[in-house]
Amino acid sequence: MILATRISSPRPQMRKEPRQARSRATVESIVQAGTRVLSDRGWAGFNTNEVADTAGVSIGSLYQYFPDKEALVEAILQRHLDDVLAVLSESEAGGRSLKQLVDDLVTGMIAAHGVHPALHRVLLDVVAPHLGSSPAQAKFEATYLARYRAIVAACPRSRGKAADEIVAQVLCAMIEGVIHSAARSGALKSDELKRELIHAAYSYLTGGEP
Amino acid sequence: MILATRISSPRPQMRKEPRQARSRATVESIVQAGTRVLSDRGWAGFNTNEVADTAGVSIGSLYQYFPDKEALVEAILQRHLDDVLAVLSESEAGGRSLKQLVDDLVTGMIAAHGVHPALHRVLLDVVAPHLGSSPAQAKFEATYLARYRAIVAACPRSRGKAADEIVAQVLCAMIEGVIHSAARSGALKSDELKRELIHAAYSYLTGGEP
Amino acid sequence: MILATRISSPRPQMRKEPRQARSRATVESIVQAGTRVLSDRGWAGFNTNEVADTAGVSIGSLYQYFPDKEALVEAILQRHLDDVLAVLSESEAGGRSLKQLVDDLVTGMIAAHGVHPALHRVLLDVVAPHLGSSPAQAKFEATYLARYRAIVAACPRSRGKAADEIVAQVLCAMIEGVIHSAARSGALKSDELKRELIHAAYSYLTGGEP
Amino acid sequence: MILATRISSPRPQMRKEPRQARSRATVESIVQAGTRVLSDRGWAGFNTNEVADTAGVSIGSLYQYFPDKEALVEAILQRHLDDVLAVLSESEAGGRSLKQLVDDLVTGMIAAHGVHPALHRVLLDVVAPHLGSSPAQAKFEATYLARYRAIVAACPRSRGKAADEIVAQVLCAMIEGVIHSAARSGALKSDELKRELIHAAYSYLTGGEP
DNA sequence: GATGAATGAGTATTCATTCAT
DNA sequence: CATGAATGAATACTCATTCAT
Repeated sequence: MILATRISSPRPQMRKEPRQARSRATVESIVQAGTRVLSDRGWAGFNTNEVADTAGVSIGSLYQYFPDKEALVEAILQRHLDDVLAVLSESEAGGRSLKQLVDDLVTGMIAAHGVHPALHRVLLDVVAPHLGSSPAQAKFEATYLARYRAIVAACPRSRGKAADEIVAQVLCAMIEGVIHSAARSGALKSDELKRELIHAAYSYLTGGEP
Repeated sequence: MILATRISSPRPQMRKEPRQARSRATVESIVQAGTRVLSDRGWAGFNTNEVADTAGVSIGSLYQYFPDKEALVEAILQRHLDDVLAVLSESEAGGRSLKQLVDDLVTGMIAAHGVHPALHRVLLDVVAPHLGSSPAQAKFEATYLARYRAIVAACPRSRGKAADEIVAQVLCAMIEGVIHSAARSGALKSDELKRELIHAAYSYLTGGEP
Repeated sequence: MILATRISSPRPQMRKEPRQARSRATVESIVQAGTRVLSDRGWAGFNTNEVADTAGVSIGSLYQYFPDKEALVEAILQRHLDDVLAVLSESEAGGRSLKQLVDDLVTGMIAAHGVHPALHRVLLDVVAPHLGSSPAQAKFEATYLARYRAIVAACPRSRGKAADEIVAQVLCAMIEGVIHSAARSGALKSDELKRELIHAAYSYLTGGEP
Repeated sequence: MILATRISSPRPQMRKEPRQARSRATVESIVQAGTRVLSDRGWAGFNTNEVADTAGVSIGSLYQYFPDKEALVEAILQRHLDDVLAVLSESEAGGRSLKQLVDDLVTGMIAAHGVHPALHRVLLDVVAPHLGSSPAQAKFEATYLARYRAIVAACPRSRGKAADEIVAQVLCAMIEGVIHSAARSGALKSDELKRELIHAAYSYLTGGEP
């Protein structure tokens, strides 16, 4: 199992850029099949032969475009992170009040995790720790945190720069924690949960020194 | 891979109860070796031959006491959950004020996760989802949530029963989220983080309706 | 050992149908090698690695076509039963007199057991009892017994339906018993034996009430 | 698996003769447990640890008396053959007419196979072929065939010596075949079967030249 | 003698990856 | 380029047998 060892040396993400329409369609179907298999069967049931079968493509074709299993997983991760960012950015047009910002953020995050909850958990909990942080993840984290920082910055409570950074991380972690937990228990769409989460985040940002 | 399918039928945790001192030592060394391997190499690198080697024991001895790989993992999980509960309970003697309760809880949770951070993440993120909730986990979760419920109950804000349950879950999820995130980034021992987490939890519990 | 427990649920006989000429040759060589190993080394010496080696094929190739050891054994059994039926049917064009029918049957049965005596014994004595009666066996037994029933029906001695059934079974068992015994002692090709067996069968069918 | 290869060199059947009462009891319980396991679980489920467990004896004790698995199996076989001979000899006091002799023989054979039908089949079909013909088997076969020869000799039909030998073997094989088949289908106690078998044997012995 | 803990060679099976067609 | 047959290192698990206590 290659993923057992962290590989830090830069590998080509793709063996060969798909130039023609047919090639692009093949790659597309492979990534989608991989997404489906990973989501349905979990990491333990994810193997390249199964993915090729599901994609209706020969195993040889899969390896034509992805040098190894890891590259495939990375592509799946990349694609998913892009999807999540896209969903997230849709909630960014919101108002200016802190209350509004928090509401929009939580709404966006919940929507983002609704894309593919099972996949998200597998990718983030199981796959990501094995992958040396890829550019995909770096960009994702950056965009992600920027949003949090913007909110913290919009928060009137006086704090130093360093403190702000920590607050952003705590805010991020607590929102993610609650949403992941809700995803696990299937309560992701509960309005009550959303209200509580917004309340928790807002309280944290505005709560006076205890 | 056995873990790929949820097995709900109760299997015997151990094939044979170790009676003599020597065999108890063997089982002990197997569980410890398993813990070490799982923690160091992750789930993908966890295999019974490696564990037996690490324990300095033959593969046959491992299977004399554990009917299969899954049973070994369960024993490791069991043992870890017991450790965490033990650490957690040490922080329970605390005061009566809500502030004190929250402080003790966060202190205990941070300490609990300091036991074996890497192991904890593998067990909870990767292993647990595959295991049909074992008695070990059930007891653990119960004890866990009881603590949270006690705090929510001690909180003056008026809420219905159902609401209390949700608040307990959100509180639990946010604390876990922050601590796991900190464990990942190695910031688990930061005092600043602890302060922020306590602040967040306390604010959530006492924050007025926005 | 999978064969220790009767498995009644229908499994796919083959994991993948061999399409190309090359793969058909591979499957063929695997089945033949399996036949050879089972015949030469007996059930205890029959293992998939040995079969793959003998076939000059990698172990992976074996499992590409047969989901497990049991399926391979079933294929070998199937093939052998087909061979036996084929040999048996060659003796069916015989005359109309009872004497002729019995002669043809015994001739056919001896020829059938000459195909692969050692294999036949292993398959019937050791393997078959473990396999939940497969379609292959069902068809085989049916064809087998039909032949016996036809003979009993052609026998003038008056008997009820139920009695006929028992006579067919006794006739079948006694012929099989003698032939198996002869196979064990290597006397299968003795003309004297054949004469005696025919005599025994004919006497049984025509003997008056004692 | 030792039984996979025929061992022709004479081994000591027992490592150590049990002298004291306790030792004899231990050996007795081991052989009985082995008989039970072989009969219930079949050859595939027969292993020395299981036998020792069933006997309520440590695996070490088993190997104190039996040098290896094969010796144990041989002892079980020996014991069973003795039992069968004992049952068989009870039917030997019969009358003088051929009809009476045949009746007694069939009665005795059916009774003998009723001792432990499942065990008998496993021992004779699976185990015996692996064992180089032991003294136990030799004596058994001799006694067995003697009975058949006596009957053939009592039969008035004129035949040469060599012919008589073949008749005895065919008679033996056909009776065994029918009884084994009946044991398989659970019809061993059917009176109708017994009558047919006697009829078949008698017809064979008295049938005129066809 | 008796015990049962320990051993390890052996066996079934999977799956990432290659390469001839 | 696409195919899918073939590979084999890796891994879970069994069971006959030994030997220290």
